[in-house]
Amino acid sequence: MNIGEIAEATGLPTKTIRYYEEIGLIRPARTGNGYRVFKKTDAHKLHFLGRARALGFSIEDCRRLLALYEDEARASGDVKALALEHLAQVEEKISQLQAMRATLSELVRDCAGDDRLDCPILRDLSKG
Amino acid sequence: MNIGEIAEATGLPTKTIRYYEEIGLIRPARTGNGYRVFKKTDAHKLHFLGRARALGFSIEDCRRLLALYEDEARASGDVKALALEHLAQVEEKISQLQAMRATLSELVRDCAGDDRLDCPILRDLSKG
DNA sequence: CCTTGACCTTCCAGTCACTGGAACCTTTAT
DNA sequence: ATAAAGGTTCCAGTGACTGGAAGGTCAAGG
Repeated sequence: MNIGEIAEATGLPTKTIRYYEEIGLIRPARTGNGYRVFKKTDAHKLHFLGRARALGFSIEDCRRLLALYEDEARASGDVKALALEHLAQVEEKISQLQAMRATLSELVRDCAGDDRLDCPILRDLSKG
Repeated sequence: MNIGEIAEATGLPTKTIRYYEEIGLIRPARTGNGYRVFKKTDAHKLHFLGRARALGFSIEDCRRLLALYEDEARASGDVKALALEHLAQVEEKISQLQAMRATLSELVRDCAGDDRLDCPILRDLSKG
């Protein structure tokens, strides 16, 4: 499989796939003309990466997850610890965004949104 | 006020304040020795920026908000439009994160997290 | 055989909003 | 006189790509 086909198959942009090779997440073989060749294991890894990224894992987390995935002696506890830590970060982020949303909603609600000068949003942003 | 004092007063790191000057959000005066001098208007602007950033507005949004804030002929509708757009993005982000959280929670719940090899998290990540 | 177009390659620069660090200057206190 | 605590500039790095330029390769059509 060439890079275009694997991109199609995994839904990842070719740029991203090259990038993943550059940072050592995958190691596709090469043909005589220099083209990358993706085998089943590569396809599998890329799929894995796409899924992990979609769940918000960082690239470094993905690297660890991939290592665990390939580790014959892994313990599921290690994976779970990683996932739990990530989950905590996701929840933290959600809280922050919800706080923002709450404030923004209030401000938007209170703003007339017409052509008058007075604006509660600006008033709030500038208030000491 | 020197940069350190204003940093203290606004809660923004000096690095950030210098950066805001570099990208043209503020224009503090300078004394003979090259030190920046922050007047009340600068302090006010920095406060405004800190607050807007805390609400998740991008730097470019902040630039626009600041311009509106200083615009004698602004319409509150313009501010509201900006805030609404941002609010929509925040909500979109929240949804995405909540979806991640849901999946992650399930995976974590199903994973024994012991020293056994089998791991539902890895299984899920690798499944077609 | 030539061309066209769709592939593929590498490399460099840009994104966003800072952040860290080096090298150096100024002010203040001892 | 010196040392600490402030200030200055400039350069590089972050994360995870993304865009674009310049060029090599391959299959099909005329």
